Amino acid sequence: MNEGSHHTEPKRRGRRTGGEDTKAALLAAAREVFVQRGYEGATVRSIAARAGVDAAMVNHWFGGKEALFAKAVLQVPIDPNALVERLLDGPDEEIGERIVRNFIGIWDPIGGGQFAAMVRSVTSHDQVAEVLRGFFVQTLLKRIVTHLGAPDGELRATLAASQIFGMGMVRYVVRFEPFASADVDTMVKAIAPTLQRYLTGDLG
Amino acid sequence: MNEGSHHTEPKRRGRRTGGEDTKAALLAAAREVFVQRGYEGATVRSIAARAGVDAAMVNHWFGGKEALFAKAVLQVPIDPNALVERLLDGPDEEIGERIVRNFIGIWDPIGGGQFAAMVRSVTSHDQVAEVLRGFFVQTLLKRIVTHLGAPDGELRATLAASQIFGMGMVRYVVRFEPFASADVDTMVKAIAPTLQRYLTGDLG
DNA sequence: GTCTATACAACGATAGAC
DNA sequence: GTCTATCGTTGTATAGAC
Repeated sequence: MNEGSHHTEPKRRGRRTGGEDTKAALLAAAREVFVQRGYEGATVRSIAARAGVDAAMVNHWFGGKEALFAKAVLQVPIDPNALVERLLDGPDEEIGERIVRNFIGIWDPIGGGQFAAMVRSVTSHDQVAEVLRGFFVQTLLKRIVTHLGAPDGELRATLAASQIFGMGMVRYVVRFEPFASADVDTMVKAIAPTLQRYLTGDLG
Repeated sequence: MNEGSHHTEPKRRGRRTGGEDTKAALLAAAREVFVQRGYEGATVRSIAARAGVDAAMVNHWFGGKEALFAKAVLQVPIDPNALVERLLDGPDEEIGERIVRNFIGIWDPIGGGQFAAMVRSVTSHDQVAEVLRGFFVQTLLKRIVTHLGAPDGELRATLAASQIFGMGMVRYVVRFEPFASADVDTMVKAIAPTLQRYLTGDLG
């Protein structure tokens, strides 16, 4: 991979900085291998080999296998602000539907592996649960319930979180059928009313 | 531990069979260490040490670390038949409430660690997801929807599973507050209607 | 049959050479 | 900044003691 050793200048050989390249290559390779083979199935050596660098680079750039895992797996391609905007853009009575459509729209293309890897990291490291709480509850759901203005905002946000997490678990991790393969409209019809009630409805 | 060795015959000394004792001690120790330190944090040697036996006994009695993990962690103290009976014992309109009360009644005393360990094992080994599907959907939910007699039984069962899994995730794994500490009545008022609709209501 | 002792390949991590 | 050599530990297989 990183050979390129024929050169004209005797002072500099092969790739020059490599630093950011190595880091990015490791991240990409790690995401693939972790999702494909799981945490302990993905060895540092195999990740480094796929990235075309030495295994010691994992420690050098990320501090260890675990830190690389967190960096590679928790990085999902969503912009929180844009997502909140999309969720709030429309009538309040349809926010449940928008949540379901956006959730599936984001995770279905990525595939179940990365969601499972994320869940797995939550069960392994309490620290990851904190990060996830910050993002999921504070950044997303709390801004939504604040906008909706219903009382008991925290309870409503976490209730919605429970149905959203459960949706991901059954669809991407344990893959119960027909839930796992149901089309978006079926999911919306079934689950959107639940989220709608949790966020804006009467909780008894 | 497994002493009980006083006898009259001079030929045999110390513990005699030990077999079942060793097995049970390993199971108990494994449950503790796995829940406390996670899968790869729990070494075979540490489990064996806590059980007071040799590390090779894990292979001898269970065939390996993974098999011991499955036996120790997936073994929850519930009798499926009794549970189904309890869930079906009462008016159909209150089955959602009975599910919530039984779920919390079972898992709250056990603690979040074992639920997290179970979820974690699902994300690691596809084989575990199969076992879980067999128990959760086939043994429990399918018998319930069959009894209730609503159409689309499989979809209803997996929808209910999504809310039940989500409840466990938020309450025991990521521990979002106030959900994680909410009393049973609050949980029932919020979540039972969801399960009731999934199992017996109108899905649109 | 039940258990102990030992050996081995593979792992994550580290120190230090280029 | 990058890599090589190496260390301690892991899961497991094997041989043999009771």
